[in-house]
Amino acid sequence: MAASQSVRDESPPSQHDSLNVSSVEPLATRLDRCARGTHRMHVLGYVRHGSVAGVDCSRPLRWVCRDCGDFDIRPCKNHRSSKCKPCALRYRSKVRRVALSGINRQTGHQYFLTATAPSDPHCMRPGCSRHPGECGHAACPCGVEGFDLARWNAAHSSMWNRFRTALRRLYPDLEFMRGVEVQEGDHRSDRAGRGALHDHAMMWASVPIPPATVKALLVAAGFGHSFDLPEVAPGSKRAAYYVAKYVTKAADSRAEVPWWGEVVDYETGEVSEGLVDGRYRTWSMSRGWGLTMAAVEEQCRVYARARAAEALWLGMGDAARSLGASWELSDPPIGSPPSP
DNA sequence: AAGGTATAGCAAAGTACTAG
DNA sequence: CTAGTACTTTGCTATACCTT
Repeated sequence: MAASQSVRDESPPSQHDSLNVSSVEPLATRLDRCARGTHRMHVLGYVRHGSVAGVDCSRPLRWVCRDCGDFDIRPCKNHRSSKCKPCALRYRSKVRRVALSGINRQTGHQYFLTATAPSDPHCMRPGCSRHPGECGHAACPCGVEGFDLARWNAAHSSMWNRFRTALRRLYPDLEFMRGVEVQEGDHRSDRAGRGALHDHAMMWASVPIPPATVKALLVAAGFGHSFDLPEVAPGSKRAAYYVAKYVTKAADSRAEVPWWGEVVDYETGEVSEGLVDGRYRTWSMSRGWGLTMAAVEEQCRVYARARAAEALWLGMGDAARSLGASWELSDPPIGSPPSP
């Protein structure tokens, strides 16, 4: 590997632009920029035979500078553990950091909401598995005749939006962070994983939120009647870890989630509707929850630069550069934000 | 020449707010 | 309560380039 540190441009040009730039910009200018540590890196492809010492990734990538030929090995940063376990784990830890950034409110009330999808018509009486028309019990309002899971999944985000808007109307200072779980068969009596989206949301409000209110708003928004809303202690990390765990799991489950969307026939150009892979976001949060993902990534970069600089100062030389690359992806210590 | 790669750029999802 | 809209953030895909 080359000795200089590879740093991407502040506002990188598109691939088209970058080629045009290199064809009109004098070589001396480009090399000068490289000498100052700002390369125009692009991907060559995967490193053959997988892993590389010092880069914690199953499928590391080779990068090269368009101008000076400096090259670098970087992790793939994939969110799916089926593709790259180390990178998915790092992403999970960043999501966890976002989640943890909002749990330390010392006043108010914190909850951990689980919201589920509705299903075919069912009766209100616990334990009764017959159709409400047959058993004579009252029908649950969340039951939908001819329930279409693919359409429900595709409409799930707007239902969450409706629920969130309604709840915020009642609790204006509400803050939340929500992760998506794909329903598996493990907890169902028929063991059939139907691929319905569930929401797990950490929620905070200055005043108590009655479960009955949440249930009514959930059902009104289109969710199922089955939900959970335990109050959790301020600073409790369990819910944050839970949400982060399901985010990476959900990122890996898109193909198993029935989704109704537009399908393009590339032969004829015709656009029709049909079943497609899930197009959901794996997590979201209110703006006031805590740190954003961009802020967490910036923290990691600052931490990496500080540690790499420290290593250089200690005389570790070239080793500092590769260490900097791996540190960029690692977590700075929680509670002691690094100084630039 | 075909196949395979991840990114840059953009589209879509999601949040927050306002007006009717 | 819904629709409209501006804005932020995440996820998808056309692209250029390398390997076979």
